[in-house]
Amino acid sequence: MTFWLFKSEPDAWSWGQQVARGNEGEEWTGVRNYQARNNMRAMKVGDRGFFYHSNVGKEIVGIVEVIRTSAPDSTSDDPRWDCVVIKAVRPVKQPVTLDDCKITPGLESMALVKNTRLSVQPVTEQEWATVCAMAQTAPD
DNA sequence: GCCAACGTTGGC
DNA sequence: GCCAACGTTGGC
Repeated sequence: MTFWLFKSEPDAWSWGQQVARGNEGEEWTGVRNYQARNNMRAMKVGDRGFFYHSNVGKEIVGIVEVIRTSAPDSTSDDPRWDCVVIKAVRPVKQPVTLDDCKITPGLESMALVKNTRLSVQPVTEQEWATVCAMAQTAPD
């Protein structure tokens, strides 16, 4: 299992909307960046990820699961772009903010901190465990 | 709303 | 294949 982090501006697509989609999940469309796309291509069904609110909140608010591997992005005519489908698993008990991550030992090399503009990021197992503990949420 | 960081595009 | 111009993201 590999861990990831998905960014979304809550004004465009929020955790609440993601939850409302239930087990159907939501196609993670709109990614137009190779690194982010390549990360999605590396995902397997069952992989877990954090759901992060950028701009507004700037915090990790929930845990999601990949339920379909990468396939053509229905919102693009360009065959270069594809995306996975994710569903909400559960909210975190205690949202973990960007500021929290910045000051927490062990998280200083998180992509969220170091590569702020990457919208779909890998998360290491250690980072996953650390953030889950901060979020008072089980890591599985 | 500003702007720094970064990615992409296209002319040469 | 370099690099200037441009566009976008996202923190502040």
